[in-house]
Amino acid sequence: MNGRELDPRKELILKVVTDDYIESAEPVGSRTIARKYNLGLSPATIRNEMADLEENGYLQQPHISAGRIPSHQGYRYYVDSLMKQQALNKKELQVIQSCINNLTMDLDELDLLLQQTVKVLAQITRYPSLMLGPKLQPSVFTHVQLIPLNEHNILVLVVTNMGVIENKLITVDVPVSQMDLDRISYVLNKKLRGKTFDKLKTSFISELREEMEVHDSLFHKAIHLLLRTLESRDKDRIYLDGIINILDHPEFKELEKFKSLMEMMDEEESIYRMLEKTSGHQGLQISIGEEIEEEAFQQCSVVTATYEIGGKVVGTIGVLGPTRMDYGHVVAVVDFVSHYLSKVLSDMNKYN
Amino acid sequence: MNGRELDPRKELILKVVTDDYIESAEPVGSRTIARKYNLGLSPATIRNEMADLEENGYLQQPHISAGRIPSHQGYRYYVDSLMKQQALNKKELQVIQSCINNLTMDLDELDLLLQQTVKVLAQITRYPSLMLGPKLQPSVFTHVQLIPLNEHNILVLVVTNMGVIENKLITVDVPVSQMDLDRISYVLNKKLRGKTFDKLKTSFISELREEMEVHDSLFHKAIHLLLRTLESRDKDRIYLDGIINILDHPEFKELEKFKSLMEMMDEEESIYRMLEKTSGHQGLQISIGEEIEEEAFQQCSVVTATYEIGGKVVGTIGVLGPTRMDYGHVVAVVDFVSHYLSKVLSDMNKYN
DNA sequence: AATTAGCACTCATCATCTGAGAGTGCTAAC
DNA sequence: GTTAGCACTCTCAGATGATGAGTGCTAATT
Repeated sequence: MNGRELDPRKELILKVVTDDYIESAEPVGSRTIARKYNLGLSPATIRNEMADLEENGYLQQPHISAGRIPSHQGYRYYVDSLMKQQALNKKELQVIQSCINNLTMDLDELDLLLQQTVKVLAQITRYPSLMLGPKLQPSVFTHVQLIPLNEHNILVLVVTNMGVIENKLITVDVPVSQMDLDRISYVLNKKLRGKTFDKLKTSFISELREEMEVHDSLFHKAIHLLLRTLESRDKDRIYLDGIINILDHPEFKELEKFKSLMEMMDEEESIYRMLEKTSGHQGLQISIGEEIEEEAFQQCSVVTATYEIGGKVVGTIGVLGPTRMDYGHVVAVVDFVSHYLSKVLSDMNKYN
Repeated sequence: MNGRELDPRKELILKVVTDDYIESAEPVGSRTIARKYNLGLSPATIRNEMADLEENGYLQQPHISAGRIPSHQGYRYYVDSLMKQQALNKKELQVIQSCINNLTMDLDELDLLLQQTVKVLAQITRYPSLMLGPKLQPSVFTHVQLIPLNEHNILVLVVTNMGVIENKLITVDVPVSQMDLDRISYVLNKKLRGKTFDKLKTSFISELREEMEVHDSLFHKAIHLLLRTLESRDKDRIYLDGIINILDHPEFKELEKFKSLMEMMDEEESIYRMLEKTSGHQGLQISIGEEIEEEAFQQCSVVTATYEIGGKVVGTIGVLGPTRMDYGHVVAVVDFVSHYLSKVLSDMNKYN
């Protein structure tokens, strides 16, 4: 509400209050500040400043005779202007890199890679971690395979350079010969191989659709499946890890709070909404308290960052915590992980 | 410890105490029993009987002036001899059936089917639910496919009548021609198609292994992969759902208890141990308190049942709760779900 | 004019105390 | 063998009061 800048001393005090509250989870009083961070100011002066900060909406008091804690507006100011990004130490870097790298790189282990990524994110930050994506658009279509299982069932496999992405059963009324299947596979592969999915979506498919009219119904179905795949796969794929970590923080000592959070986390839809909102903006983003729209996350903040394949944003990673979360550290970790993941994925994408 | 049977009246009282405690979560006193379940006995008589039951180890007192609660031994006696299995009502039956059935039966949705199954199990019982499996042994090998991705990478797909089960990347030093791939695919498919995996394991593979010696290294690798697949897939595949349900029960109102439980649930290994122990015995099984060996489950019970494909045990489902869980209901649900799941899976297995 | 010391006041927290209530075991009567 | 009666134990919930951290305000100090 109050957009104007704060004078340096007020900034200092807001920063100190926030830092201390983040660390201790206790409202912080003027005395504590004076003692702990010798700023060359007496408690009384600090009190006056804090009173001003409260009046302007940056701090608040849980009750009249308690210390101050930052308001959402205070946190916002803190993360925008005051926070010191806390460099990762070597051990952390090493753990992250080895977790995200240390894979046999088998195609079907993309999933494992992503799982590992959120796991390590949760492990390092000690907060619940989330991940969305990745979208397929920048992947390169490699192969479609039609496999006859029996007379009436055909298995359609779509393979990309990032791994098998879809396998669906198609039921046909009339038996189809192996030759027919081969012919269709051949046509599809010839037309599509080597194209990225976003190109497919915009141009080639419509081209194919026209040809399709003249072909038989199996062909029809295969194309249809392909189309559906392109659209559907973006939506799913939510990864979660480290939810219990939230219990380490006193704001969730009341079971009810925790429970409603858990229930929210169980609904893929709401997580999707939360993360997806950010995927427009590229890069790192912090949402504090009511800036997240979900009801149960009112007392939480989320630090999200997009990640990319070959320069295209394909997904989001995020860390969820109480508003009183260790922004400095989390931001550094999320930033690093998102970039590192982008690099690893982009390499995979080129390599294959 | 005390193996001999209880006389009918003691049985009655043990049953009433257990039933009431399961419902109320409060220690139950003689007065309550006399008032609530008019057994034609005075509180004093009931007290005497309860004193006996306590002496024999079936009941215990949380503190001296509280009512009684069942000991583990008491629960054991209860589930073995006293418990009334509580028939499922129509709505429950319907929900279960529709959840497990209501699928398009696409091959790759086996996973979804299993997920749905634990979900509905958790939903109906209101306890956390687990699932292990299914093992692949009774599945029928349908197809192996070698797909060239580029010069040095070949994708190997193994398809069964239950769906694609493995796709792995093989890296070769020397480029392999399409013709070679076709030849190898042809041989493998010819040899293996239509055989169940347990047969493969015991006989055909060794046969192939001999032939293999004379063939090239790609062939070698493909077979090797197949073998590894057969062994590895049994182990993974743990499904969980409804963990939060445990919070509805007062024994977990202390966060620490819940937390240690959660941590245990996060370790696949311990869940695996817990469920796998039962997979020897066919059918339904109840483990109470320290009968489960895991540390954190001391205050819990598990009701498990095996499920089958074509008469062969392939996996386990289970429901976890406090020792004070509603055995009557849970047993009925687990029993039904295990049988129904067996039926659905067996049908799938035949059908394809 | 800004800073600080001093003081009265507020409020949460914690330990202690109290009474009520539920339940027991024992004894004696039925 | 069963039950009524009673003294006793122990938990739980609420009340009380001391403690201490923290504030706002005023007046003195720099």
